[in-house]
Formats: sequence, C-alpha cells, structure tokens
Amino acid sequence: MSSSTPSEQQDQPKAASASKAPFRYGATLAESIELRWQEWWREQDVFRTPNPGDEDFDEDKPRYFCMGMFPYPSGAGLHIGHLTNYIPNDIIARYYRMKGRNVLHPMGWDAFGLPAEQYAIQTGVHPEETTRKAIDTFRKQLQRFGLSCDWSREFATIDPDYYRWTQWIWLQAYRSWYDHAEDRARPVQELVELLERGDYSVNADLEIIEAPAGDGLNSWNDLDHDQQRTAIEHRRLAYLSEQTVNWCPKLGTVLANEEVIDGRSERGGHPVHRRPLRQWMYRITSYADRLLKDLDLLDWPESTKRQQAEWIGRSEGAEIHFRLEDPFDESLAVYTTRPDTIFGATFMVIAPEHPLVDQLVASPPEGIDIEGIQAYVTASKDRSDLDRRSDSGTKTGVFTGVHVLHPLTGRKLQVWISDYVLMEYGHGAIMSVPGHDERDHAFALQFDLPIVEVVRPMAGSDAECHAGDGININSACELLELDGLHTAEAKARVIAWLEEHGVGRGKVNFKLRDWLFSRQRYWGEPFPVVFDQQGHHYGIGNESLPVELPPLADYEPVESNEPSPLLSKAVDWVETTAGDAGVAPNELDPDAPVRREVNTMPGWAGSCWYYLRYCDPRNEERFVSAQAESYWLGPREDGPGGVDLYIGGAEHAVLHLLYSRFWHKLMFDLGLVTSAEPFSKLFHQGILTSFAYQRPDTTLVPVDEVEEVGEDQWVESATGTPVQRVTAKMSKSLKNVVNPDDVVAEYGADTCRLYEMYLGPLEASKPWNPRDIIGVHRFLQRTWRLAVDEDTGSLQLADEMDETVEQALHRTILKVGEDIERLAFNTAIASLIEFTNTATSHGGLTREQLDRLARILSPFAPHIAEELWHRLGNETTVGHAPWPNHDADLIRDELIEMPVQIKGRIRSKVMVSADADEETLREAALADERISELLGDSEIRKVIVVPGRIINIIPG
RNA sequence: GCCGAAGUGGCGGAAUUGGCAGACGCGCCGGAUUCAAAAUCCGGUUCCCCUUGGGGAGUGUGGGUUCGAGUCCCACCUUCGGUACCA
Repeated sequence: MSSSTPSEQQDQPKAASASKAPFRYGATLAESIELRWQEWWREQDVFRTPNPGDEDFDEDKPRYFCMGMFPYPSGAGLHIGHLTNYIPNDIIARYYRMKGRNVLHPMGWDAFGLPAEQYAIQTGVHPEETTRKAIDTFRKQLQRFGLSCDWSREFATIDPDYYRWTQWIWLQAYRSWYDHAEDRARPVQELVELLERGDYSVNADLEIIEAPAGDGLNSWNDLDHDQQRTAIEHRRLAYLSEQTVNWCPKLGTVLANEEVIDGRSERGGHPVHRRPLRQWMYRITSYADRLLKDLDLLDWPESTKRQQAEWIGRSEGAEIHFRLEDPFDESLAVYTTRPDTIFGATFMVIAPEHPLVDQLVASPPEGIDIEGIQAYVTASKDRSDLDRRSDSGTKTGVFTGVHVLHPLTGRKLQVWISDYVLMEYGHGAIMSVPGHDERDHAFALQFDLPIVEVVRPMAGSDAECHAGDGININSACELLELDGLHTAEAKARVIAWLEEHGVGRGKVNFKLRDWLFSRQRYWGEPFPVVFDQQGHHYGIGNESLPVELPPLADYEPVESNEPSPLLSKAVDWVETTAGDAGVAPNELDPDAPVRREVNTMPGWAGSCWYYLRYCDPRNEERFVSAQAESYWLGPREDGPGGVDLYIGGAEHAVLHLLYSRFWHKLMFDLGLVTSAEPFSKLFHQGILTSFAYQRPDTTLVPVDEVEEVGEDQWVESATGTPVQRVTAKMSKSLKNVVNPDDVVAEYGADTCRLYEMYLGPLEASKPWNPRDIIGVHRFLQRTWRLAVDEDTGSLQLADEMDETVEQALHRTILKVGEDIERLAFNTAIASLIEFTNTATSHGGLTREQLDRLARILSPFAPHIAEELWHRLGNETTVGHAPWPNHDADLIRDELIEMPVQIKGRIRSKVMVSADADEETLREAALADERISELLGDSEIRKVIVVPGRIINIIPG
C-alpha cells in the first residue's frame, strides 16, 4: 500500500477566498479536503467489506449490518430528504467499524417502476437508458457526502444478474404450498407425494384435503391430469386467479389492495375501478398468523407494528349457517365476531356481489321484486369505492324477498342486500344485530326493521346501541339459554352449541387478503412462466433464468377496454417453444409452442429481498451463499436475526415491510435463509420540511412566486396579496425542495452532514432553515483552528495538557458514543461543539488529544477528521482507528454543587464531596448560611436527600 | 368517527430513571479587535417586578398524585400522521 497520503500535498488556497487567513476552513478548503479524501478512499478501497471465506475476513469480530431503504433514482436527482436516511446510517456504520465490528453498509437502486416508463412513452427513450443515467447522478451525489458504503456491492434491481434471482424466488413460491399442519411452506413435490401415497385426498371441488380418500373425498390417483393440475393450483403459494381487481385506467395497470387509498391509486391519486381479471397472486394469507405473531420479536416502532397488525386484522368469532327457506335447500353462511348476540339477529344482509344474488336473478322465486334487486346491484357496482365511503353514514339496500330460519328461535328473518357488506371479507354476508352494531342499527332505522336488545352494559351506558361487552338478556329459548352470562362466556357457549349441532363453528378471520402480484406495465421483472395451447402454465427452469425483458418499439399503453399488458406487443418474444423458453422436458415437449406470460411484476418485487443480495451480490450460483447469509443475517442471542438496523420512511410501514417479511418467511420455510425475520431493528427517519408561503385561504404559493417586502413580510408577486410564511413538506410543485448540491457548494459536505443531523431528533419531522447552517460550519472552523494555523497552514498544538480539557474530552467520548448508539445525533454533535468551545477557551489541544477528537468527530464529519488525522502523521484511515476509551474515574468530579430546596423551591446551593453520604449532605445543607437564615427557628419536619441530585428540606 | 404521536424562549431544539427547565445552535443586544467593515474572540439573552443581594410566574388548557411533575394520572384544546362500513 502506498504510504503517500493526500495531505502531504499541501493545499494551495485560492487567493480570492482569503487574503488574510489563507488556511481558514471555508467552502473552498472544505471542497478540496473532501474531494481528495473521497478519491483516496476509493483508490485504497478503504471501505470494502470482506465476506466470510475471503482472505482478509476476521471471523472473530461480530457483525453489524446497517442499511437504509434504497432510493428510487428519479430524473430530478437527489433531494435533501434522501440524506436523512443515508447520513445516520453512515454515522452508525463508521462508529461500529471503530468499535471493532465487521460492518456491512451497502447501497443499491430500486430501479423498476412507473416514472421511467411514463417518460419513455413521452420521449421514446428506453427506460433503461433514463434509469441508468439517473442512477449515475444519484451515485455521484451520494458519494459527494462521503458515505462509507462498500460500493463494490452495489447493484440495481434492473440488473439481469439481480432480477434473475427475483424471478427464481418467485418460482420458489410457485413451486411451494403451505402445510397448515406443520405451519410452513413446503415444495409442491412433497404435496404430490402425500397425495400419491393416499395420505391426502381431493374433494368434489378439487380442493386438497388433509385426510385419506373416502366419504366424498377422491383419491389423487383416480383423477385425470387436468384435475390434478387444478387441485395443485388451489395450493400453490404463487397462483393464477380470476378475481375482482383494482384496475387503474390512468396508470394502465391493476393495483394491490394496499396501493389503493380512498378508491384512488396510492401513486398519483388516479381513480380505480373494481373489475374481474385473471392475475398472479401470492398466498400471503397463509402467513397471516405468523406475520402477526412474529411482530413481537421485532425492535420496531410500536406504531408500525400496530399498523401491520391492523392491516392483518385478525379477529376471532364464528361462522354460522342460516338455513334458507324454500325453495333453496342450502344455507347462508355468515361470519360474526359476536356469536353471543345471536338472539339479537333480526335480519340478514348480503353483499351485492354475493352468489345468492346471481341465483335469485337466474331463477327468481315467485313474488320477489327482481327488477328492484337488479337495479340496486347494478347501481352499487357503478358506484366507485370513493362514493361508497363518502356517505357511509347513510345506508342503502333492498329486500330480496327471501328469508332464512334462525337456528335457535326458528323465526323467519328477512335477507337484504346492501353495499355496506363487503364481498371480500368473511362470507360476504352478515347476521344483522341492530341492537349492538352501529352499522346494523343505522340500517334497521333506515328500513324500519326490528331492533332487539340482548346485551346489557356492565356499567351504566345510555348509548342507544351498545357495541361493547356486557351481560346477556333476552337470550333464551328451549335449545339454549344465555341470560346472565358475560359476553366472553356467552360466545363460548354459542360456539359450542353451533359445533354440536353442525350449524357453525368457531373461526378466526383476517382482513389481510392475498397479494395481487401482476401488472400490465413494461418496466418490471417478467414472470418466468409460459402457457401451452391449453392455457396450462409451466415454470421456467433455473438454468434459463433470467427471462430478460424484450425491447419494445413503443411504450404507449394499448388502448382497450380490456387491460392489455404492454409485453404482448413483443410478439417474437411472446411466441416461443417450451424448449427455447426453458421448460423442463419432462413437463412439456420442447417443441411445443408456448406463449410467455406478458404481465410483469410490481415495483415491490425487487425490494423484497435486496438486503439478502447485499450479503453476496456477485454470486452466480446462488441468490446468496449460505455462509454469507448466516453470518450477516443469522439469528443472534439478542434477536431473531436479520438486518441489525434498517432505516427508512414510515410510509412503507405496511407495504414494503409486510411484503418483505412475507418473502423472507417463505424462504425461511424452504431452508433458504436462517432467520425468521428480515429486519430486526427498524427506525423511521422524520421528513424534512422547508419554508412555503400560504395565502389567506390557506392555499400554498410556490416559493418563486413570492417576494419579501419587509421583515417577516411576504407578498405574492403577481397580485401583491400578503402571504404568510409556513413550513411545509418539500415538494416540486411548491418549489421548496432543497438541493444538496447547493448546500455542499456553499459550505461543504461535512457541514451539510452535521447540519442535517443537528436539526433535531432523527425521528421527528423538522424544518430546514438555511439561516441555521452557519452554526455547525462555525463549529468546524473552530475545530480546524484548534489544530491548524490559519495563516501558515501548519499544525499548532499545545505542549502541555490542560486538566479541564482532558476531563471534558473523556466526558465527550462517553457522551458521543452513548448518543450514537441511541441514534441521538443532535445531542452528540452538541457535546462535540461544547468540547471544542472548552478546548478553545482553555489553551487548545495536545497532539494526543487532537488524535482522539479526530476519531470521535469522524463519524459525523469524516473528511475534516480524516484530514486532521493524517496531519498528525497517521497513514491509515481514521475510519478504521479504534474508538477511544474514556476513563470513568477522570469523568467524576470530586466536588459537586448540589441544589438545596425548602418545600420544593430551590433556595441555595452547596459544594459537597461527590461521594458524601446522606447524613453529610443533610448537615451540609442545614449548615448553609442562606438556608439557616431562611429557616430561622422553624422546626424541621423532614429532609429528603437524593445523593447527587437534590436536598429538600420540609419545615414543620 | 376510530387509532397513534406531539405541543417547552423570537426560531430549531435539550432535559436518557419523577430531582437545578431552557444544554447546544441560530437570531438579537453589548464589548474587544479594526481607519472601517467582514471575520474572529469575550459577555448577555424565558417573562414580569424591585433592580443591591433578590422576589414572583413559567413547559398547550383545567384538575389530580407527590417533599418535588416538562416527565405520572384524569378531562379538554390544537397540530401532524395512520385508517375508513372488515361484521
């Protein structure tokens, strides 16, 4: 390794910048220092992280894997808000490296997605071209901040070497099923073996049953090939399904439930319609229980865990079958969480999409208002989700003319149709208990249906409709008696009765639904699957991966009423043979003509597993080697394993973080990873806001349409209307986005890093105020001046150590370390500033003190720290120097000042020995001149002494 | 509506376990230095009252627990997130 380090080449300051103090730390000097060390770090490969098995890997060091959610590189370039994610990560990485850990601190790019494709539609430029360009810009901008990432591990989700494995993981799901008995995913091959052996059988609907054949259950070996295929389809974890999807015409694609907010697309806010479509799904619901339960293992913000728990939405209740009256000889299944209120059920409500509605329309029983029903069903289909929601208070509905029989009382209950019942949840039908459910209550009032009170609240409640627990009343018949029972007991009693009489059972339900995983767009991973002429699908063999995206002549979405995937335009690519596509010959004749799947995967796919690839990004044999995976992500004593610290925005609380957990658990079940969870500790950084201007009607005016007319007074340029300065989330439309390049040009990257971390707590949303940046810049200037003569550029250090400075340094070392570990960078920086101020006013630092200061400063301001460190004669990076120790004895003061209170009010202070016992403290306080003066002759009732904290005297 | 988080000087914020409220920074005021300015250094800066030592009030509002509350409890107000008929 070269011993020549850049600091030996002295900086030649530009004359213009400083005639008097040519070596003052300012923008020019900062830039030259920063660029020089960034180049040196790159040349010397300083932050390359060896993997287990590599020659220079030290297996005795514990790991620390920290990463930020990778960015989507947009054409607009980096934004100051991105850095609230990557700077803290870098500080942590640099700190733990110095604390002797093997630190994995990688960076990559989330690069498939809509914006590049939209741009391609307008310009005809291939999305890959724009995306690659954006990545280069982002990389350059991020590197300008001196991130200590191992850039040799960088990749983008659009790299064929990466998405090859994204496709491979999808195939793992495609080739797996969920064994509920063992509560894990297993290869489909093992399911086939169980079926062939006769352990499992298949029912009339071709669903696989975990029981031998007989009693209406067929043996697998008696089924024909197509029937067997269909049965397996019912179990694959990645499966095709015709179901109602969220179609967004504007985006030209379907969206997952999670991507639809208030009936509009999460991205762009475009209207979304419900329509049936055959799509690839992920059976994430099989994991609902584990995704919920394992939240307990995670060191995540409580609010995020709660959001996931609510999204999963587990509820306990019962499924109840109500027999339909003639001419139907079947029953209506409902789900309820309140089986205890069964005596209060006075009517039924079904969703407009309920199959019973179709039956009624197909063969209407005599005397029912079939036209009214049809009109209502059609109307509710046309109503968008948004409309349905906006008037959720008022209920609409129509009577079917059909009745069911109450299983206990035998009474006839009317069956209504209403869109307040959702087909997607439970059975799309409910027993309505208007006495104890507010929605049912509103409906009953609307249509004048009977309301019966069956639960009396424990404490006096005067609510018209009591939805909580209580004691059952009016709940008895010859078959069952619930009166006087508490809700919990009544529930159990009803469920037992239902099960005993075969009209229902206890049931757990989830809000979580299967994950719609295909899109009709171009710029995403192709599915590694083909269809034969019968429409049967076949997975593509591993050796034929990746299935690369074909180029397209144009990216314009196909205008059509039917969603039409863009890839169908690539005819030559779509039409191929089984052999060319890579289907195993034992599955399909290699010459058989096949069509490739033309849907692509959604933007989430690549981000589901990128943390895994970081562990071993160039592996061509495996998505990650077992050795690398278990070292970087394996379980540890203090947690379930996974990434040690994952920092990212709270907006991903449900989507990305739930999907990723699901993929990880699937891979865990298949023995591909060793930890049960992907991210053991999660942290959300707050958003940055900046100044924006508000009209009197609270609408916001773009920053460049406002001028300042006086102190704290602004007007809208066009109209002269006074506007008020407020802080708002940075956004393009308000033109209040701060560009990091500008800040770097004015102060340097170290100042920018410091300022961003000094603003306030990492998790809080904070205002960016350019006025305040100068404070941390001055701090760096002062630190520089402690060590370097501003006129000559030579080192200037104290020969004699000052005791006060030495003690302050020990305290600062301790404080900064503690604060970094709890991600309190703002207070860590405050203590560094305090120390520099102390050193400045006490005659400066010795060589050895500067050495330690450079080390503890380096996580925050790595360039200036590296410069000082090398000026002291060190030749390796400060980033690999050990974190300095502090001497606990030195930190402790011998004499301390303690406040003395009388009746809780501070009246004096006494100097006492730090280790004085309670009695000594008490005497010292009472002996204090001012205290005895104030107390006079009054008797002393009590003296509270908290050593090191306070002495409080209570007179009688 | 429901769930959650947060309200502290002119501003960003600090106070880690109930123990000196306002660390640190910005801004502002004063001083040193300078022909002058910038930069730098030193001092002051929650509010009110006497101003000599001091006294009183004070962490969104109102109550409570405690020797002692920014911190714990109850009610309310405001702001910001999340969520949307899930039976």
